[in-house]
Amino acid sequence: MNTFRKTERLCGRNNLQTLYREGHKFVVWPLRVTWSKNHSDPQTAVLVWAPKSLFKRAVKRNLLKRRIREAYRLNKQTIEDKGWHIAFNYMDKTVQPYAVIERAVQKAVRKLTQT
RNA sequence: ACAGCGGGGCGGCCUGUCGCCCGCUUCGGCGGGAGGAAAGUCCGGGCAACACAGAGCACCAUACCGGCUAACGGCCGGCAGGCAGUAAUGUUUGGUCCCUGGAACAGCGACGAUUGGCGUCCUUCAGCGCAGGAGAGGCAUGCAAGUGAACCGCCCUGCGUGGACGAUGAAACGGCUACACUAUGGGUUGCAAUCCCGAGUAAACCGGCGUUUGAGGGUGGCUCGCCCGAGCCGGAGGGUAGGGAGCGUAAGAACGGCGCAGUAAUGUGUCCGCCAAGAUUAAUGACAGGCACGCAGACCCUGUCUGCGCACAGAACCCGGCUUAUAGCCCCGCUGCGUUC
RNA sequence: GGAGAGAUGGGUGAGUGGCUUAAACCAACAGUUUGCUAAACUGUCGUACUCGUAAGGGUACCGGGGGUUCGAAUCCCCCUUUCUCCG
Repeated sequence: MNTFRKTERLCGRNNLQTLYREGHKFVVWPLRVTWSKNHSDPQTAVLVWAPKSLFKRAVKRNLLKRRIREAYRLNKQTIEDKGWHIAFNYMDKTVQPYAVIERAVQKAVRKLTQT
């Protein structure tokens, strides 16, 4: 099913510090993807954010996070049960439409599957 | 009609597919899910902790008159002055005292000042100052004749110093303001408050002070008072980064009608209706289609088609205000100088 | 979420109602010095508009916009923006 529940979200201070200190990263415009493998929990967990320094208004940050989450929800089947930790963060200064973001997420998922 | 002034309101709707958060569940499902500003955090409260917060001083805020409110620096009504506008109306100021303080650049001045400085004109006797000119004297130099850039006084000319007018300057229909005074209000910190559960480490080490002759803390800007009180402070180091309550209310400083009181803000009722998001890397969305609305264009012109647009913005303990952002539209009242019919 | 602090020439940074000569330091530029350079010393040094042939002068600007005042970098209000603190 194309769901996106609480267990699929990456949270906790230690998890985030570990991911950003030791994880690998690459860029698929307009997203930067940080990832790490070999975790005990088979559920893949995802973090999504847009920086406040690029978007002052909370409405725009929320909109981008919703679009990225939606794109991930519809394209996650191949990596759902691998137990990875993935972080998507938005990098562009302008708000891109959903189609652009979905293409970026699809590309990122393909790239993660190949590595 | 048009233009303007004031007040109030709305802030899209429907369908399909795939999803998110919360509650209930007979596990099939069912119900609920952003705003007028949720924003800024500028005021005022509730609530919580410190003693269910006490006294004095200091400090801060407010300041025409009256009313409303849980409270306010908010709101309503009224008074007087200034400014803008034809007008509707908007905007701004408003306690007391100074005989007892100050009043910038120099002096004066509410014990009532008007000067100096600036501009123009008049006068120019004497003195003084500045600038320029002229030669002879002093003086310098040289044995002397002579020479003289500079120095001293004399002489001449011009300007200023004097007078009048004007403008400037906050300036006589009586300027401005600190401190002070008077009245009223304010204890401090804020839900990361505060309380509980769980996990883990170091009840160890070094130095200082102290145990009823009281260290230290509650306690904040100070003093007092009150309470707690056997540990406290510094150094060097170690551990944690989770969860729950507060926090989503079965009731309220609720909200919407209607009636009544009041010019109004607002208050009130054996009346009627209505019952509400609760996340914590943080839900309320994505895509597609249709309708409505606005603008522009075209045409077979009282309607259809095409294109574009549809704002500002996202709850985080909860209320009452203020301020700021806001596409497009609706309703009510008022005004019109030299708008139009 | 809550509580605070700041923004002044190219940089750092004083000034807290009275022509600020917009102090002072650094950087920059010119000169002196040196065979050359550094150091040292002396001087100049923001932007815009405007008057003047020129030397030089005037006005405005202290993040932006309003207000109070005779007068605002300074006091009050709003906006923009940067930073700090909390369990």
